[in-house]
Amino acid sequence: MLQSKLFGKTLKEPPKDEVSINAIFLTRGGFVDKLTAGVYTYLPLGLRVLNKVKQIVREEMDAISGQEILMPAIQPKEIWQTTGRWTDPGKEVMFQFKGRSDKEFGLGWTHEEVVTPLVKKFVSSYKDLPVYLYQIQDKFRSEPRAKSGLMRGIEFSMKDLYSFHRDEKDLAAYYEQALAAYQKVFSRCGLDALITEASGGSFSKYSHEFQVLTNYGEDTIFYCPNCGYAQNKEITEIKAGHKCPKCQTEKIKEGKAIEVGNIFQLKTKYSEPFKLEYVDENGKRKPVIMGCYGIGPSRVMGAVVEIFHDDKGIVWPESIAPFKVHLLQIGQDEAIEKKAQVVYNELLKQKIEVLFDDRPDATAGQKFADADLIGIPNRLVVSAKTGDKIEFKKRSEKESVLVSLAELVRKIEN
RNA sequence: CGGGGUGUAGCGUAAUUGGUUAUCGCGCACGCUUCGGGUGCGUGAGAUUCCGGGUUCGAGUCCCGGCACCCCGACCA
Repeated sequence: MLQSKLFGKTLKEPPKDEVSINAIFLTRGGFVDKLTAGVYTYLPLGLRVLNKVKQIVREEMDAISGQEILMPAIQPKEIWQTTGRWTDPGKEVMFQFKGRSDKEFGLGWTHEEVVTPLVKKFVSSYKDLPVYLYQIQDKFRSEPRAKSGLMRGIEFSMKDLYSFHRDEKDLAAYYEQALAAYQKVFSRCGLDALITEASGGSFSKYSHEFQVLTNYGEDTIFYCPNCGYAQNKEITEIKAGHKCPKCQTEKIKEGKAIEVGNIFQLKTKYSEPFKLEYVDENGKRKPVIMGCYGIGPSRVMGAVVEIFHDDKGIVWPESIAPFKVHLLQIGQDEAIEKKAQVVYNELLKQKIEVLFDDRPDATAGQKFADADLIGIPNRLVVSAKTGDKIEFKKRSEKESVLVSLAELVRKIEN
């Protein structure tokens, strides 16, 4: 991609009033644009990041036999009345409105009311179970206070997976698989997520949150720095300073954290109101046992920025960076231009994602500052100074090295 | 929903007790300059001062009402 053609521009100054790191850097870097509080446009750069997070999620959900579907955001009132959630908490969290003929609708803020009747249409026997369905879709929640950039929106990206089982044992086994898959998702995104025991809220008593320690977190958790055992403050019985009840070695610490994922054992909470049942080997009707599993890709993106940045800008982990390589051409004479073009073409040939700063009017200082701000993990410079070679520097490091084109391709591939 | 803060050009801002044609920087356009850390100089375009009402000879500035954004709290499957 040629930077001269890239839609969006970097900003020298942070947007007024904005305090959260992710809002400041994502806006300044030209990743997102705020339309109104809690509602963002993803510009080309930002969409690439978001899509990479989604793709990692997708791969890990597929790996635990998830099948991707896409459910509607617009949902009729009736399905929500079945569970009573049209009024509680629907009146509070749901955007509700009327269509033609006064038919009432709401925007989806979770999808149990859609997925449960859906599964009922196709599942009738124990032979049809288990089923694992997921989607990646924007959720809408009328939050009392949208804030902190991507951290809490009223429209935000979410992956929700729903599992359907014949008994609790099968659910418990899958729950463990999902837990492991979630850890993989977050570690692939560069995040160290603590599996945190939490209240199930209105869902159930059995839930785990995936919490990433950061000062900008909204939750407070107590955790063990040694074994990673953690509990949300809302339910905790453990206290800071006490020995970890699990490993008995370290003292429990208190910290701010952001919730990037949450998994629940729903059991029959939704299968019962919708009468989702199956017939077992003995011809007996039984309720289907359910679980649900959520990850917020947009919140993951925000959390990554909160954690991976310095005073100059973002430092993306390779796995979700908008591009793998940022190639800067410093100087405008023909020889340099030619050389940069050769490097660019070679990278494209090697199928390495590259953003080429070919802007003729930008000075060296501007290009370096923008590269730091945007935070692509590998920076290449071609200039009069680099001679036959190319300067290579990681965003996360200070030192640069001069390498040949061939060495370079190897270095980036590793 | 309670508390606090802020609304002036695409972005960031200045404007005395209410007083001329609303300031400066960034960005943008043009010219020169410069070319390894937001280079320097010049010229130019760009504004319903959040919206509505009021006071006044005169309102960005004062008063009333509303809206939006940010922060704290409440809330948060």
